[in-house]
Amino acid sequence: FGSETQEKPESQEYSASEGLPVPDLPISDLYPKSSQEQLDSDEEVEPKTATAKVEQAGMFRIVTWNVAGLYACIKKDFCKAVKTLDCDILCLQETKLSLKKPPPAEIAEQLKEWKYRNYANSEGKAGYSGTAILSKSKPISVQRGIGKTKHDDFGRSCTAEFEKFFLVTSYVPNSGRGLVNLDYRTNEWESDLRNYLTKLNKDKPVIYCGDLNVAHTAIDLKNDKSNYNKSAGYTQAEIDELEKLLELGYVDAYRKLYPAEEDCYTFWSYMGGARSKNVGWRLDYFLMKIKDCEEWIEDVVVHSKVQGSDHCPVEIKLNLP
Amino acid sequence: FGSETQEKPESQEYSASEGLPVPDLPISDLYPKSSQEQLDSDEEVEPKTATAKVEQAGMFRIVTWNVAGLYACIKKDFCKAVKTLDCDILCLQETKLSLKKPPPAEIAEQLKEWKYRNYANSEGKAGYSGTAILSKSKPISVQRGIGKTKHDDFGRSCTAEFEKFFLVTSYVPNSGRGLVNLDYRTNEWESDLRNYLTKLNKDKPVIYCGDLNVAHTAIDLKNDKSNYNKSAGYTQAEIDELEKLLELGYVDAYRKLYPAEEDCYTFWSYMGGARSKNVGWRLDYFLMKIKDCEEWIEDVVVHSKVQGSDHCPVEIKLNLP
DNA sequence: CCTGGCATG
DNA sequence: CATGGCAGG
Repeated sequence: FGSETQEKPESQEYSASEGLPVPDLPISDLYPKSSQEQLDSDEEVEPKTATAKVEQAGMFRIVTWNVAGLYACIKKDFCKAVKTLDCDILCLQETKLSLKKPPPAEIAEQLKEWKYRNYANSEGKAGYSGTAILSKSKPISVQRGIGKTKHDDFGRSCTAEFEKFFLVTSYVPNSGRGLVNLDYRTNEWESDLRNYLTKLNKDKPVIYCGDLNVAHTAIDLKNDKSNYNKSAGYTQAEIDELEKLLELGYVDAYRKLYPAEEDCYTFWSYMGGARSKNVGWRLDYFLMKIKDCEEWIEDVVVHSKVQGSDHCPVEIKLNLP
Repeated sequence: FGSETQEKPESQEYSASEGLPVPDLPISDLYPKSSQEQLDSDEEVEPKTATAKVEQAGMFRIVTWNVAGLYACIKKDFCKAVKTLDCDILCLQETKLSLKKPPPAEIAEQLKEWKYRNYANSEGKAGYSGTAILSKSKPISVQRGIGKTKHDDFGRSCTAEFEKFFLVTSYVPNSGRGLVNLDYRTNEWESDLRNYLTKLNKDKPVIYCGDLNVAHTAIDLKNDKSNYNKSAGYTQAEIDELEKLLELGYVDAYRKLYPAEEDCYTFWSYMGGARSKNVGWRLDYFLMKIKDCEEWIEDVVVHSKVQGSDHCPVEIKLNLP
């Protein structure tokens, strides 16, 4: 417990790697240098002697954060926030990275020093969307996307497999002004995503986190009445899709612990000084598909004071069995 | 002299207004509210009792300044610079104004307080090019463009007629990276512009100023050898076109006074800290087509310390006869 | 109101 | 290395 013992360096029985296509994008420090690099060339990341680590039993902390553009977030003390949060795994959404423009070298260096490696990231349209999983421990396998190019071409999702769970992070499609993307979002993305998660879940527990771009109930946003069925993120169609996940057994970790907590948001529009007035939305979740997951969940912390984005980081503290 | 006498309130004999199309864009405070407004509705600008002023004999100062985006320049103390320069007429290039986005009201107010009115401006493609003439005295007539839509659609030029001269200001087309626009610039724009000036000059003297986007000779830019025939603004074709103007009798006022002055530039690239090293170009001119113009020209001052743009303002001090 | 990318210089 | 505009949020 807390020591550096590494049991089962090459865990097999839980690995679902065969079920996952080999990532066609590299694992590199913070961002792939070229989309041609292969996973095999991962000496870059870990020396050849290194093998998949197994997360130790005990406290394990995962953070999800929509950074709304990593380049900008870096200028707004991203590193300081990461240091403060000091989690085991950091899931980022809306990195908006583009292959042509790697993040500043000193940032990559800094993260490396803190033992973070970028084990999975996903980019598509330059400057749009993009997700990443930075982890201190090496996953067993990773995957970019959910297996459908229509979604994956925008880098909406990535997955890292650990010994005890799959970790999936997504930037769920925004339904857009005038709900122009609502149909795509609810009828294409959501079902494909559920199918993907279900496939993963055959092998082991799943933690699904990220910017799910929906407020579940009236207590999950300040202006529920004026936004209901009008604004992206609070239409019945979007709520229904979230509920389908809950019906599949996914548990909204925050609500599990704080079923009636109000005014606890993870996103505030940049417009109209919404954040200072706490006119926000709870859009960032940890959904747990884990048997007896309540035993795993130690706490969920909404770091609403952490600046740098229009979303704040959300942390889950796990008690790994 | 210096008093407020207004002779010839409605000067006729020198007016070439008939020769000029009625402007199809409004005269308004700083920028037209809509391209539908007509010149006739100019009560907005001057009370009905006001009439065309005649510039008084004596000192008269005109400034030309490529502001490289007025919105940005305003944030970088445009108003302070205008106050310091305190000229009679201010010719602006690359205002980059767009109809949809009027400049801050307080700026318009401030200029108004200092008696400046926007008597002519010209816009085309939103956020690109654009010229304006701000004047303390009311011109006899104004014109937007030079009468060819190909140029005028980009707001490259405007003209104000005063009693003793026409004032034309232009943002001459940049020949572009790889000189892709050199042909258009030299074979279309330049000849059309000369024809336009020649037409005006039948009626009265012409002062042509602005960002002419050419360095005339080797002493007009720091790196003459490396740029010659390679960079936009210092190709023989562009130089030739400027010389055609000089052959027509236009006098480069600055060079007339300072024929051998070196290191006196009006533009420095934002790249590579060029300005702090004074690696610049002289691209902004006053060209005078005025009989015995040396008697008019008191001085030309390059305000190289005035910030706010990659160009600095250039001032001509006239001794009006 | 804020992002990153774009064309333009 | 800047500009303004753009799509996207």
